[in-house]
Amino acid sequence: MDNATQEKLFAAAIPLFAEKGYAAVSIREIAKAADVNVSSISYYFRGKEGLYHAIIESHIGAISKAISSAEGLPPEERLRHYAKAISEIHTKKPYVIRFVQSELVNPTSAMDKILKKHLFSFYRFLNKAIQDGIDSGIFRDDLDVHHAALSLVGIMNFYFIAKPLFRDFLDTSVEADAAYAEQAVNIYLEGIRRK
Amino acid sequence: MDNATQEKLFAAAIPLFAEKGYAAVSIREIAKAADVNVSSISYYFRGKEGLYHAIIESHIGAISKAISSAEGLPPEERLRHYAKAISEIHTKKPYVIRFVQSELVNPTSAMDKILKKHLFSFYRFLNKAIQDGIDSGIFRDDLDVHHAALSLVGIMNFYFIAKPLFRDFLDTSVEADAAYAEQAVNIYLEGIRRK
DNA sequence: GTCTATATTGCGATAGAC
DNA sequence: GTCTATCGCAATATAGAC
Repeated sequence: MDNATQEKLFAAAIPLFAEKGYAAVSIREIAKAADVNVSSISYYFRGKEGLYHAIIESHIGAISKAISSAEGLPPEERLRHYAKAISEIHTKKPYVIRFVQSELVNPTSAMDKILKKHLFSFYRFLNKAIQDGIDSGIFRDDLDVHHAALSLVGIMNFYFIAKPLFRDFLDTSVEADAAYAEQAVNIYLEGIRRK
Repeated sequence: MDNATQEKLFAAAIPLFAEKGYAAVSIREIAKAADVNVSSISYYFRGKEGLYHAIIESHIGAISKAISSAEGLPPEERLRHYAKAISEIHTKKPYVIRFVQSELVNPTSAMDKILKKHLFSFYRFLNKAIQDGIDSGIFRDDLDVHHAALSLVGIMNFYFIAKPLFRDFLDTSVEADAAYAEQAVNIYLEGIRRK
């Protein structure tokens, strides 16, 4: 992306789409926030959907990159690495969780075209880590692996979705986020550990 | 609600709003699905927003009712009761999680007007149960209570959001849902238990 | 209570001037 | 590459006939 107008559009659209959802944002609104002409959205991104897809793509790619570096670690470390990566992603790309959750709850064309394959890949990553942990005797062997994988995703991410609503009750610093992730993964690992 | 047209509108709008989100659904679409005239939405619900608010109200009320019956139980039972209630709610009102999550991620006026007070009340319920458990020595005393409360919500609910996407890998029966809730609450309680 | 017809507004997209 | 102007359409809402 080597054009100033294009970058302004991209940057301005992120919080709008993330906070209101695809359908609730108009291209006029985006153009105004970016302080550029409306028609430049079509010019640079071939329309509203193209702009949205470009944003989704860049955000989900960041997660994929972060997780891939955990391959090869022992099972528990792999899950701890996942937890740490998630927490870091949330500070680096604070809107990523809203895009993913928004597409999970109210899917648009971006789910099938862009997100699905990434999410399946994350799911396989977690399934494998948990299964490896069971096979090597460190996790309980009566676990439903699929369920356990979704439990980890849930425990790691909900805090970051709910944070804005509970901001009066929570410390919203970066350190607090890291502390959340640390406690959450500890609860989870203690809960699935073979005794 | 004592009118057939009104009930048809209400019933038809639930899956539409739940699956696509408030902004992405048009009143024409709802009227068509309900097989009634468009203008009856204004007649019975004073417009699209009124219909949406009526639906949100009925769904969140169901959760409040289910949780309230846990008051007075010992801490761990209170949390198990919460988990069981959540899982039962998901089978009885399969769209409730989508409404709540949709409002958390992309809030509309319903968040401030209807949902917020309920969600704060659930949050207080969980905080108190966890704090009581710490005070009575059954949960670890180094827990961050606020974080632990959000962890429980996350681990209990994400499965029900993700289920449609992962339907090829999961057993989607009612029994499987109950089994999920059981395993999830066990992981969580084992993870926060004082050793 | 239900319908048609319509008022009004805002949407996404683009042609064409500069 | 940026702008204005406008097209065509779909949105919500409602007045008024039945």
